[in-house]
Formats: sequence, C-alpha cells, structure tokens
Amino acid sequence: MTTFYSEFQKVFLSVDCIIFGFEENKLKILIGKRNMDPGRGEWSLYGGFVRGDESLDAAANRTLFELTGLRKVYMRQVGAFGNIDRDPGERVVSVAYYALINVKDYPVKLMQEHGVEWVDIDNIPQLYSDHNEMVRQARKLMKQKMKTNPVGFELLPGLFTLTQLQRLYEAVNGEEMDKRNFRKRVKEMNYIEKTDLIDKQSSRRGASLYRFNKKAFNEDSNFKL
Amino acid sequence: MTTFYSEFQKVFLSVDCIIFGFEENKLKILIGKRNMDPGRGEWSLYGGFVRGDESLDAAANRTLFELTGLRKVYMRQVGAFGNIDRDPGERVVSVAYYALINVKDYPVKLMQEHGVEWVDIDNIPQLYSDHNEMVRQARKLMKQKMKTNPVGFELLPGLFTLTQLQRLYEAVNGEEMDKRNFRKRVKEMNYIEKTDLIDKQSSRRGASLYRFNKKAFNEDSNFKL
DNA sequence: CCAAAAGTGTTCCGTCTACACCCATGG
DNA sequence: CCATGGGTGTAGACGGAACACTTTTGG
Repeated sequence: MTTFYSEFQKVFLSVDCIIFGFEENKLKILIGKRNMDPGRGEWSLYGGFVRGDESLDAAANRTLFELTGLRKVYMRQVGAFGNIDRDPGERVVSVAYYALINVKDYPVKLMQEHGVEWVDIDNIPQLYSDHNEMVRQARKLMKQKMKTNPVGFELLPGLFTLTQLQRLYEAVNGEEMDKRNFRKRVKEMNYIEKTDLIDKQSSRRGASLYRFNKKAFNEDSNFKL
Repeated sequence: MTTFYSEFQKVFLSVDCIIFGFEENKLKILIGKRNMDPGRGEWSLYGGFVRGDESLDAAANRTLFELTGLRKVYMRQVGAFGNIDRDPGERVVSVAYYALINVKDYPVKLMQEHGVEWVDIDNIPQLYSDHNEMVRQARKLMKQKMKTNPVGFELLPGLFTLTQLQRLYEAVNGEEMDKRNFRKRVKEMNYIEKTDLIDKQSSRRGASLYRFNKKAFNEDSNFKL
C-alpha cells in the first residue's frame, strides 16, 4: 500500500438515500427506524457505508438495491454532509443521493423486511442526525430537475393517465394546475404518446393511457412542465 | 475512541476549490501546477485535505484562505467525487466547492507564491484527475445560481458600472445581451443603487458607478438577470 | 472634431393564464 | 338518471425581444 497522504486522517464514508415515490396523489419518501447504534430506534433515511472497491455512485446504487431489489433506478447526488458531530459515534461523512421509483415496483414484502415505510413529504418526522436537511435539499433539487427534465415518469407506472401525471406535478410543486393548460403543454411533447389503452380504475368513463417514449425524447428534447 | 463502525473502511477526504474570478470581460478560474505526488507538475485545482476537527465547509473555507488570504468568501458545494481510481495514489474522495472572488482582492504576491494563475473558463487545459469534471459542474451550478441570486456582485468591485455588470453576465451566460433590456431590468432592482461617483477609466464620457445594497435586497428580494 | 463608450423608450410578438361546458360510463 | 372524472378552445394580459439615435469628452 502506498502512503502518499499518510499524515492525514481518514474518515468513514456513507451514503444515504432519499427515495421518492408517488402514491395516493402524494409525494412520499421511504424512511425507517434505525436498527443500529448510535441512534437506534430513531426515524432515519436508509443508508450504508461505502466500500473500498466501489465509487460513491456504485455505493448508492448498491444500497438502494439492497433495500428495494431495484436496479437502474434514476439516482442523483444531493451532496456531501460533513459536520464534525453529525454522527454521534464517529466522524462519518455522508453523501446523500435521491432516487425516483415507482412504488408499485417495490415489493411490499421487502419493505416490511427492512422495516421502512412511505411517508408524505410534507409530514416527515424528526429524523436522525442531519437527515431532515438532506431531505430538504433533495426535494429542492428534485423539484428543480422535474421542471425541465422528463424524470417524473420514473415515479409513475409505464402507462399512466394525464390526470395522474398532473397530480404528480401538483404534488411536487405544491400547487394546483389548470387542467387545460397542463394538457395543452403535454400535447406539444410528442414523446408523451397516447396509447389506445384505457384505464378504467380511476373513472367510469375511463381515461386514455399514455407512455413516455425515451427514444423519441432524445431526438426532440425540450421539456417544460 | 468508540468503534461503532470498525468493520468498515475509512478513506481520505479532500476538498477542491473552483475559484471564479472576472477579469478583462472574461470569466476565469484559478489553477496551478501540482507540487506533490502523485500528479506532480500537472495542472490542477487548488485543494487540501479535510482535518479531523473541521466540517467540510470549514475545510473548504480554510483551503481558500490559505491560498488567497480571503475570508467570508461566497462558497457553495458542488458535490462529492468518489470514483475509485480518481486519485492514482490512494482512495481519496474529494468534495468540490466553488468560490466567487473579486480578482482585485487577491494579492498578486500570494498568487505567485502559490504558483496559481487565472485561466479563461473557456480555455481550461487538461487538469489532474477528475478536476475538469468538477469545473464543468461548478460552472453549471454557478451559472444557474447567478440567474436568480445576486451573487455576481461577489465577482465585481464594490463599485461597478452597468457595463461591467452586463459584461459579467455575458461572460457567464456565454452570449451577448441587449444593453437597453439589461438596464431596464437593473433599474427595477432598487437594491442596485446608483451612486454619484463616476468611473473615468473605461470611457471618455465616464460611467456612473453602482453598488449592491445587501440590506435593501433582503427586504425586496426578487432578482432575475 | 472624432472616436468610443454611456445612456435612453417603444413596439411587437409569443407565451402564459384564466376560464366553463359537454362526454362517457357504472352503479 | 346521476355522480364522477375525462376531455376540449379561446381571449386577454403580460413579459421578453428587437431595435437606433443622442450625449459626453479626451486626445
């Protein structure tokens, strides 16, 4: 082992995941009770330590996979959190990531095994350490990203109705939108494709199901909602 | 020392600074030749290791201070960079920060002592490790921030002309702007105050000097340039 | 007297916003 | 037959973009 920097201290490095989901017209995140010391029993984000043989991104993806069984999830870094005493036990610097998943892709069984649950983003309890701040920043970044990038679809099923899409944006932005204006904008994005399938769950009349065509988007990529 | 996490590996943690300046109507950053192994002699951002007794933000501020002698500089985190082999010597995770300084506040003497120089942002050479990527991300964040927050003033002297301000925004956005439209917008921001001082450097006629009134901004804070 | 930068308003166009009614269906 | 959510267009307001000429003064 080389020793270029041996005069300096090392620290523990972890990742913490802010996992967004959309259910019952609400934006939610996954949290659970911490089952390790320090902070055992407190509400907390799901996280894990970074291994010596993986990048930060890889650690975040692995951690998410361990929790949800999902791969290739949309994840983005929020930032590094490194106050000295953020962890009561040791010096631990944590890198937060947010993820967008479709709640239906997450097996309830795994959820129970890990003891995590969906909590309304506007109703987050006090969390362990600086996790509330991580959530705050993640939400801000995510909201920003959703304005100009078609990432909201990650939170929806592959087929969705326009009302679902609108409710999602309303939940994220925290304000209601005008139905006609919303649909006008969607109609101009040709990569949001109407299928000939009808969803009969949500209404008697039935609503057309749409899908997001990623390939089409790459050719004609301007997005604004 | 407690040992909650003793089963996990520790890593070295550093900070790297993308220091923006504005000079000759160009946006620039400070870089220097690395004077330590590995990578000795390569162009590089200025950085340093995080100490055991300081937060990440504190480490970034200290590093900037060591280089420039400046305190209370506007700094924001860009993010954590943690590819396994980003440092050829050891596993080092680095947290990048960008800073905005007024080039005139940076003593040339200190610049020479540390062997750093201002380089046009559009003409950055190949840098050590992943530093080019750090610069790219920092620039993007900074550009974004400048659109909606009055942080550009950090790059200008306390007194500045409207043409200077416009040139700054043109440099950051990479496109020319219309003088009348620009001034119209400035005029609506009452916290950008006209002084009765005249700058005679830049023109024969002379241009009014303006200042940014932070207090006034806090009361009437909407900004858009 | 002229080069060089400072300073100043108006018009046009496209975008965003507000707004109300009919449709289809299951129960 | 009615309650429920799905689906549709237009007009007016607003904000952003384009655009040209006069002023001042040092050399």
